[in-house]
Amino acid sequence: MDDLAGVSEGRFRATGKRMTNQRRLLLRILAEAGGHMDAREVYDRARQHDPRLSLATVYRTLSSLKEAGVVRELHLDEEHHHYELDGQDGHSHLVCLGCGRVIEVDSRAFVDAAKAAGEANGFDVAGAQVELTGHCADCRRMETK
Amino acid sequence: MDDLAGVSEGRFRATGKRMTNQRRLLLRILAEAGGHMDAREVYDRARQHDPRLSLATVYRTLSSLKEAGVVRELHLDEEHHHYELDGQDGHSHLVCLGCGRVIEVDSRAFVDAAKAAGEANGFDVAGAQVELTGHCADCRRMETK
DNA sequence: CTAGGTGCAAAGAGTTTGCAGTGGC
DNA sequence: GCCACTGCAAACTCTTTGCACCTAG
Repeated sequence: MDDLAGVSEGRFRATGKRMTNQRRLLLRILAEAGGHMDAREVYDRARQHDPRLSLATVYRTLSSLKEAGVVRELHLDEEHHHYELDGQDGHSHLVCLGCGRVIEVDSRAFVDAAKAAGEANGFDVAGAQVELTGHCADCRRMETK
Repeated sequence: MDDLAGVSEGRFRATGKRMTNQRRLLLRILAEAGGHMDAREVYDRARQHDPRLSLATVYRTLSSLKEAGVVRELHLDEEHHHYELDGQDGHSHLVCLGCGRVIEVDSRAFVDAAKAAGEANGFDVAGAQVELTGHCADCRRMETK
């Protein structure tokens, strides 16, 4: 897991796209963050390093990275998207309906099962996203009162 | 599976909300469609029966139905949401990146596994949504050429 | 009767696009 | 040097909201 940004850059270039300073910056930010971020968060952090960067570029870059298979786009239980580097790990998201917190859990086992199910239907499965909604331990305690 | 609309109406009333003609109509449309629809589709179909219905009401109603646990909100690989009646079945969605088609597959088995994983983290899992992205049989054939 | 629901129009959030200028390869 | 990429601002899509009127319970 060392230099995820560098590995991702390699994968990105392999698709024939150009590597610009802006793209390298966004890649680094995603790698440092580790988890999922939305476009706004990426933009805000990036501006601290390059104040001239535009939000449009963030969107265009994220979309480009997504096409290249370097970034995954998540549809958590919110109005906007989240993105994260695809380190081909296999974790899923637990979204708490109470506090909105998102917890990441390992999910290799059932993601594999899900892929098998897809393939049984003639589907070549590229990615799997499992989203569980419910209430986290803290919120359950609150509601029990 | 008979009269899903009626059953849903009962569950909805049980939450103390009022049942209006508009809501009954939308419930019926969702039940007849069977699968997932977006707000626009619901609106368009509903207008054929009640031309005065407003899009705002569709959104407010869907949100109300969602709160009541009668409708599930799906985040497929698109910009907008989809909704479907929660017949507590347990199917998941395969989204084709080529043609955009969405195929439904039975997924009880791995959804249960996912729930268990959530619960191991102190999470009370209310709903699970599994989304697989990839390429359907038709699109694979096209690309092979 | 009266709180909750509705229609309409206007606002809001998130995201995309047209265009002229810039910089990777 | 060419063409993909960028910044800026305007446009677009989906969704929510304020307000006056209406209707289910």
